[in-house]
Amino acid sequence: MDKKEQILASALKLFVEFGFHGTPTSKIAKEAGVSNGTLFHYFATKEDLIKELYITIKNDLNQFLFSKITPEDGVEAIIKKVFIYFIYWALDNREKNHYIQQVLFSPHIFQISESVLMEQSQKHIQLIEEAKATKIIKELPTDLIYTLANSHLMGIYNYVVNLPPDQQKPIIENGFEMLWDMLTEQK
Amino acid sequence: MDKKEQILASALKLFVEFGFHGTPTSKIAKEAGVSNGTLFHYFATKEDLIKELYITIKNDLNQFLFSKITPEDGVEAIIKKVFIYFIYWALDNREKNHYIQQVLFSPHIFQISESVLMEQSQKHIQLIEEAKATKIIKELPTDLIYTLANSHLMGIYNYVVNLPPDQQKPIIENGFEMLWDMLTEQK
DNA sequence: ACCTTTGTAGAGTGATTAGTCAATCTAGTA
DNA sequence: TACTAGATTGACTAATCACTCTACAAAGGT
Repeated sequence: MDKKEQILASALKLFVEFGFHGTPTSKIAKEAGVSNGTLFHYFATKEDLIKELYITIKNDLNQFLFSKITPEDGVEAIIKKVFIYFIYWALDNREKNHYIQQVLFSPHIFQISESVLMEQSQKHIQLIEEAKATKIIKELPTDLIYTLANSHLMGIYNYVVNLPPDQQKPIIENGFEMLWDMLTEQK
Repeated sequence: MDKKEQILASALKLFVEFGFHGTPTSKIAKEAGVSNGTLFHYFATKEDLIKELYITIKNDLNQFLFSKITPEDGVEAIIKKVFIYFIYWALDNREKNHYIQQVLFSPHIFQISESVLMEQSQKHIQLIEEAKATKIIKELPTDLIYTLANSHLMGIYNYVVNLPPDQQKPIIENGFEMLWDMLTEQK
């Protein structure tokens, strides 16, 4: 792992444990095994480090999610995969998931440009529009569906994260069904 | 408003806008119109201020929610009221709601004693158990229901917060129905 | 009137921090 | 070999911050 990645990895660990305030750049550099100067060679400011870490993680996540899709998958299968694999990713990358939420409810989120944030949700939004177009899911505002799906996802995650691994799968599967039932028409 | 309340109000405003790190105690004192010393007369440490602000807001919220219940309300009516009025409270107290979330995803949450946190969710948990006992809602783990309801609530809030006020009501009402359908048995 | 407690002020302090800078190292290229 | 550009170091600095301390004022009890 090169120095830049090392710095990002150390920053992630420390930010999640001690918060942005609680982690001086000097500790990040130390943990990463590099000098103070090197940190500022790669990241002009601490704020830049926070931002870049966020964007890196989000991109990794999206790449992972969409790598699970195969061409023959229908819209429903894709949505289900995105849902399920997000939770497995979050369980395997708890710090990263926590960090994303941490940034989301901090003033740092406003430092990240609107266009970057949009870019990351674009594919998910597209999926929803597609599902709406093919009449699979209800005619609700796309943003509402997106928000509800996200919230539900986090709800399931928050519950299963405290469960022993062998009990997680049925809850996750059932969790998706609950969301799906909510979003599809019921007679 | 006495000085202590003034300090809490100023802290809320500044913490939400600039984060915990971004707001020095000196700025809080200035904004509140008191001296540095006065702030530390009421709150031994900055951390104490952060904690007490959290607990105060949570208690206010709970008091508000349960003040809306009348004795003749059944379990379903109570749950609906708690749901609906939470959203209205959050819309009327955006900073307070944002602050709660901010603390939740920060290391400061670990500084708040387990018993205080439990006490605040106790009534909500009781409500769910009651609803389960009377067979109104599905037989799922109480914690799971609690988490899902919370998530759904925040999802609806996140959507309506960007809507003009006259369009909020139908979404909120419908939002509750979606959750209720999800938690009650479907044939 | 006297004393005690509590509230308030604001200058002061020691520690910490983000970011700088000049110097050295490394690797690629000609 | 000589040159260059980027990488790396770590001591240094200017600023900031949480918190202290001393002094004084207000309130209230006896």
